[in-house]
Amino acid sequence: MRGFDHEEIEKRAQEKWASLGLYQTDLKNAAKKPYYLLSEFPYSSGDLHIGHWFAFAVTDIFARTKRMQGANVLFPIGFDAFGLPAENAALKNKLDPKEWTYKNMERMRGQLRSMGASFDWNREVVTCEPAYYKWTQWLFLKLMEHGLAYRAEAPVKWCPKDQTVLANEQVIDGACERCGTPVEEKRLTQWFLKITEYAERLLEDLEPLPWREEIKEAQRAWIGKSEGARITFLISGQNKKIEIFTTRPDTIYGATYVVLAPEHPFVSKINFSNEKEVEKYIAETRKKTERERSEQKEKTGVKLEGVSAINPATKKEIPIYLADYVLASYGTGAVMAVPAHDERDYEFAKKYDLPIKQVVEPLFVGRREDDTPKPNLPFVERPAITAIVKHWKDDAYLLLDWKGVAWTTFITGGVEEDQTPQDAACREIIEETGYRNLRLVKELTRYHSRFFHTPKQRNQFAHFSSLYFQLTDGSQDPVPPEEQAKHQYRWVPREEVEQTLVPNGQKFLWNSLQREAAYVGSGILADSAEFSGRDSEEAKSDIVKAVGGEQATEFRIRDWLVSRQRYWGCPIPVVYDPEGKPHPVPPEHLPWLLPTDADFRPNEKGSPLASSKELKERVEKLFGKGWLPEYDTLDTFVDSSWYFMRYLAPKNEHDFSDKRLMKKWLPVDRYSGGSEHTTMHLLYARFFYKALYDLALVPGDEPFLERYNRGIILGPDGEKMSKSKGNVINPDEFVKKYGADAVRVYLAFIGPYNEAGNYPWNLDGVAAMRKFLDRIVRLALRAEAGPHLTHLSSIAARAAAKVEADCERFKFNTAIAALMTLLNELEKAKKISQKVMREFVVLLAPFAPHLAEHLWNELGGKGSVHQQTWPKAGPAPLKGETVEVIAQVNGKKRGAIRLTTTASESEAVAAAKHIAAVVTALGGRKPKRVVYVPGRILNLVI
RNA sequence: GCCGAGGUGGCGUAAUUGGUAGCCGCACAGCGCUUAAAACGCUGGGAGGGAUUAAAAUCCUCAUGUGAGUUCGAGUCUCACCCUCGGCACCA
Repeated sequence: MRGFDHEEIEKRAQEKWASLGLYQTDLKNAAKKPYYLLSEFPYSSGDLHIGHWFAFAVTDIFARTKRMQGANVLFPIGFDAFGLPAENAALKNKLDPKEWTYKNMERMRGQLRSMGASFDWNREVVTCEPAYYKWTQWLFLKLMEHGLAYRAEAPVKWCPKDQTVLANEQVIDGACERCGTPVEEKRLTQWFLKITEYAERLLEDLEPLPWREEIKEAQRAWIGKSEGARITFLISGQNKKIEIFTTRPDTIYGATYVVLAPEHPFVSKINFSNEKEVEKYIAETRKKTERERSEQKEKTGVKLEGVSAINPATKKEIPIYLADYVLASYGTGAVMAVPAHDERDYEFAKKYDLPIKQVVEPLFVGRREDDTPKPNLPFVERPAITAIVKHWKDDAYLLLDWKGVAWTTFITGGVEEDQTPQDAACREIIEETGYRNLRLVKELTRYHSRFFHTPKQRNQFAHFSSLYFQLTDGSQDPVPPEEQAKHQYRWVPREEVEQTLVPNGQKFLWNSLQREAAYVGSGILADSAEFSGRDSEEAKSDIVKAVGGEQATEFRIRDWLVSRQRYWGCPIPVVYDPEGKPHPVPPEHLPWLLPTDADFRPNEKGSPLASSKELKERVEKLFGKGWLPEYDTLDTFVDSSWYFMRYLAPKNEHDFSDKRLMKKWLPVDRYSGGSEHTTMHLLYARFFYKALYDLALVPGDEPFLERYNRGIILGPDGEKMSKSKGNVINPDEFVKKYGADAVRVYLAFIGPYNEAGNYPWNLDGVAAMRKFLDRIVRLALRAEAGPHLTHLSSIAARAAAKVEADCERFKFNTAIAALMTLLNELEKAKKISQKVMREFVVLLAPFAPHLAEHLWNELGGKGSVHQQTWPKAGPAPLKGETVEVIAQVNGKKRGAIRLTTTASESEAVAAAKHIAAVVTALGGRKPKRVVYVPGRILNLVI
């Protein structure tokens, strides 16, 4: 049977919607609840690809269901239209970037319309239009007015291929996010937005947002808060000081040198003797790209000779180094190095042979059932030893198997008052194993342990000295019987020791003997003057006070660099007086137009705008001789940081949005977009909104209530689509062959839309959905006028409830599965009424809007199907209706019984006893216990 | 390395949030319609096994990355481990 003519149906449906003005949202409507559904607007790249369909056609389903459920839905569309690709494409095709962009948008509008999405085109915003960027500039000036936009000289990331600076967020693994070229570092004077001032709030306000954990976590990581202290180290004999930042002030007694970043300005302020060598090192590091610096395996550095710093805790003089493992841009650009407790410092100290002083000793707390300390008992403290004993000739070690408990350890024991740890260890070894010819090889790290001592029935807090012995021969005394009764010794080869040992403290000790490393955990302080013996975490703040430091919080996030040395962007509305001082362009001159006479080809000399005669003349004419324009344009992420506000009043000439409408419509109820924007656009937009909130320009301080990161459509081969792989899916082909509705339904069916999964495109998928739609058409042809079967109507109502709930949580795949199930049911019916069919078509409308409109007409429906209200939720199972209850014996299914929802337990048991399999399983025994969940399950336990 | 999200048939997925594992599709197989094919329709299927049988129906065991545990009952909860994807990473 032939299917429907989708092209004809699509055309007619879209004309109908336009003539009815269905999708012109009246934002002032007071009767309906406003609902703002936003999908990240597309970049004007040219062709609409399958990802665009995924982004817009699927969210349109939600817009349509919401509307049918009575909401006043704003579902806008626009274009992110400034940006580098326009310039690159224009260069390639010898066009103007503007021409290229506007041609693309025209094409994309047509393609977007073909989706049958319910966009309100009257609210379209285009970021490259002067009417829009006037307000981008106005907002920038507002930020500037309040010190949130500032100009500063700073080391910045420069992409040599794109010939522009980049924001930190646009550098991925040391390379340009756009073209993959390794970035270089330059010192330039550029415009920044003070996002760091909002770091704390961006972090805190994340907490209550109902976003998926992975999105929040990515933002938290990007903001990168760490709490610590700033501590001042004096320079010996020079009356100067250097401030360091550390998160581990508790380890300060172990700080054995100080490291400055090579770019640290302090280097030029102190005197040292090896200037040549130091300059050479600084020059070398400056030459390296960020990627080279992070990829180099070995640490490098140089000592400043003839100068030293004073550790404020120990008062000892310690050397000062320059090393590029310390970053100039984080903290104070200087650190106190604690090699014993920091991996990087450890590596550096090993290479340059610097002292390593341990000041934190690990503490282990019993965690098993039998050794977890009892909360109400006091701890009995005592010194103890752990002895590792090596065989006289094999690579094997003495372990004790304790009798009666699953407990295997090294030799351990207490230390009596008159004993040294070594004496105690020797005594224990001889007593427990009889071996007597011992040679102490070395002392190992001390450690501590809190545990419940089961034989003694008390909490114990043991302080272990650790000693490493080797036997010189195998001579042995007899082991006394009382020791033999406690444990049995045995020799264990090196490779089996770790898995054989039970106590965590001893495992740690063994591992640190195998491979020396920094201990970065917390524990008990040692060798730390009056702080020795205290818990390292708990002593932190006291130590900071004692050394005259102060608590400090640092963030990883940097201020947002917004200058771009490119043409096709929003001009920065700033001019410079003859002294070079920046001044805002007064609002009456906005929009500050992008000149059309600039040579937009990138060049080494600077920004393309510098080549515009018109811009220079404009500035001189308005401000006077000697005044100069700003030549840089704004990062396009500035344009997109506020577009969702402009949708509310896209044509307002007097304000960037509309105060009253913002109050009613913001925050955005649900924002759908790509996960690649989690730490860029999404973070920037949150910052922007908070800043505007502080300037009393917007009604709240979080712009997006819900956020959903959409997944990615992969090629049919399961790989990411790319031209070089030849696996790119062109949506237009599928639309032409199967119709827009089939493509929409397939994309919605491909996987759960509420998580950012990767979904391979199935080449048969759209055809399958077309078959589904064809079956609906055939069913509709069978529908008859006249009385309908209530039974079918109630099935449809139940499906409606399921579809509604699934759409609400962005699970369109299961919503469609429910529609398919419903279709299967309806097809089975001998007779089907037009009324039931119309109910079905209403449910179908959000998914296949064109076909649903067509069928609605055919079935005699009035107006548009899209004006219908969503069916009320299906009734709960009627009282007295029977449901299937699973009969289990010992948790295993043995059959099913039909029961009313109100059936009692004894009725259920009686019914179950009619099932042969239940009787067999019971085997004549009486159930010891009966678990009955009405309507669900009956479990007989024997 | 740290953090986060996951791991279910040949494939995409589902499971009322602790209650029949595999809904809905794809692909596949058999059958029907047809001169034939396409289209369409019907039927089937997690894996393994047993008995009866012409066949069907029926029955049992094992199955949600691996191993333990909690529970009357675990894909779902707890612990350990393995793997995949994503974020951060010389951030002191």
